[in-house]
Amino acid sequence: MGRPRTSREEMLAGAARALAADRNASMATIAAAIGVSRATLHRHYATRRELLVELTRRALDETDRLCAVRMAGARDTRHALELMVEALVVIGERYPFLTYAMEVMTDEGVRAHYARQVAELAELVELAKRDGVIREGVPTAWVARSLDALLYAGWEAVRAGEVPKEEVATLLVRTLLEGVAPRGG
Amino acid sequence: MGRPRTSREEMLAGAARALAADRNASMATIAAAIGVSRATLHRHYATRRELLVELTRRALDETDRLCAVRMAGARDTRHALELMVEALVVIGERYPFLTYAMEVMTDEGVRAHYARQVAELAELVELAKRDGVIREGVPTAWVARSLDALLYAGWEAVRAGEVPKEEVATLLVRTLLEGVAPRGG
DNA sequence: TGGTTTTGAGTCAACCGTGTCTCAAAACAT
DNA sequence: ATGTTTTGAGACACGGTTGACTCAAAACCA
Repeated sequence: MGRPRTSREEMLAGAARALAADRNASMATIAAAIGVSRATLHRHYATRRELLVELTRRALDETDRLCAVRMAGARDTRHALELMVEALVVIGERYPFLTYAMEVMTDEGVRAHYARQVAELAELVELAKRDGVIREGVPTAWVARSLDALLYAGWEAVRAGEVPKEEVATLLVRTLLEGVAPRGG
Repeated sequence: MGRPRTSREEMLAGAARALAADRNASMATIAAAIGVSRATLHRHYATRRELLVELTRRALDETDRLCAVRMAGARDTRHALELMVEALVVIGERYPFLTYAMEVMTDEGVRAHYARQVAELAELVELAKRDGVIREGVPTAWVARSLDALLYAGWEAVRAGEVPKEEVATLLVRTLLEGVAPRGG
């Protein structure tokens, strides 16, 4: 019965593009980027927050999917870590603004989903410890924070053209595991 | 001739406090935090940007001083790195909002000062490479980015109470140099 | 074609932050 | 005490963003 000329998916994709270019893009700017009137955008997402939440959901889902697909072919724990980072690099390219969008964390669904992903990462780190890939003495929380931070560094390095996109995951994981001192690994 | 009841220094300190609590604090909020009327704040710093720039100058100066003081007692390159990180942790606690304040980079003075600091860090990294503390193969830019990112992780970890403030510099530098894998240094 | 639904353009009120200004009161110096 | 200077309170215009609403035009389906 309905006949939308611009699908919901297209809207979200356009919004992601607009917000990637400017994380403070107004509803007007986003609508323009999608190629739709502001009224229409508001019809589909009543408030800006609603749009952000929907976009975050999408990003979290994509993260799940991309990680699952990539990590399926992991040879070992370290390789799994590297494949995961590869996936997260892609997500970061697509949704860079989410790094700063903490407002959406008020949404229970988003908060729960994110918490689950964090827990899964912690599990992977614990597994890596058992496998001797990560030192037992290092707090898991610190490993997670370091990984997060290095991910951000990786995105920036790629954006600045300092590191080729294909190599950033390897470099990042090596930095996390062996550091930048000589004689590692 | 003039008789200011609140000195310029006190204003900047108060503004730093207010902005540390909320990096998007409005002029009204900042003025309230200082304990001064908005009019007075505007009298001293005509625009918000002006205030931010002044605050950034102050932070950059403090960084210079603190780094110089601490690094004076360095035993070796690695220790120098650690002392520098210690200084930067302190600065980060005092001016956390500057991480996001890229608007001030339009100011030539700020830009130049910051560029000098970045260059000095690069020099230190190069020195560390010559001293065998950092692998020659790793791009200096990547080391700098990693250090930056880990600094942010360190601030967050301390704020979250995951790592004691006194240990974060050591942990951070060890992570940067040897990573989190077993068998490093 | 006819009936349904979405769309674009535009209007409107409301809110918030900024920056400017005025003026009377308070703090200060001599 | 006198005169200077700063201060606080308040008002003002301006710009930007949000979200609600209306209405005619366009897209669509049958």
